[in-house]
Amino acid sequence: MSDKKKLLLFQKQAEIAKAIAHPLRIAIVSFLADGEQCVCDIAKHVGSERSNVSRHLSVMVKAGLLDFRKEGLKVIYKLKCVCIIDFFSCVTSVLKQQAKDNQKILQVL
Amino acid sequence: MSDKKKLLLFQKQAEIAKAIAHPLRIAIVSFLADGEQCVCDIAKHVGSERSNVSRHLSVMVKAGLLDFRKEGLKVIYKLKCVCIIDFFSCVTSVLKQQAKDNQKILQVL
DNA sequence: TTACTATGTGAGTATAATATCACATAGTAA
DNA sequence: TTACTATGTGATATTATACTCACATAGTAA
Repeated sequence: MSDKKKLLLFQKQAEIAKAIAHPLRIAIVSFLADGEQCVCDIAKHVGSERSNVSRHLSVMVKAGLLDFRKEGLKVIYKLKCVCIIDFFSCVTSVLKQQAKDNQKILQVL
Repeated sequence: MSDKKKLLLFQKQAEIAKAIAHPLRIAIVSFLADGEQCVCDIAKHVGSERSNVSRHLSVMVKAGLLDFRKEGLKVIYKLKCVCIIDFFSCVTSVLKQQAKDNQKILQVL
């Protein structure tokens, strides 16, 4: 791959990573992993203001992580690609590694 | 899991995601996937200032993504956990989905 | 010692991300 | 029509990130 193409790819990848990289957005994704939900219920579940949740949702839609459809007054959001959940297993292995390292340090003290 | 524990987990996960979520850092991780490298060579490869690269590296070390060791004057960085590369396959499937969607739109025009 | 190289970091600036409030829109129901 | 509900968005303030420059440190080599 050419350097220019690589640069473009890295930028796209970073955009997607950024779209997940927020505690509230991770909470939302993890909630939506169990099935589609409306903004109202998402806001209740993650315990944040609706307007704020709405903004975070639009960030993820823009990044291609979520999809939505309107149903009467409600707007129902869902994961566009279940593969996003793979992301968690990746991150979890990093966290497990960190936990192991901390244990090692504790044993030395 | 309790809500408090979940919140803490989401924060930790977000920290790790943030540490990857930058074009330059993705370029670095992708370079280190081929093997460990010193700051100087990383900077050359990604085409950015050494001081800037040094900062990005320390961000990733802090997040537990990278490890380093000193060898004379040089500081050699490497991926702490190869599982980070799994992250790319996750992100790539989102990008592929986006590409498919764009194709659909083009066909309609 | 001196000169050089690789690296990290403080200071300053510029830019981007986040949360909140108030309001606008649009569908629902009486 | 009016009243209500779910949602999105502009404006704003706050905070976090990113980049550059200059300098400090520490190892190397003559």
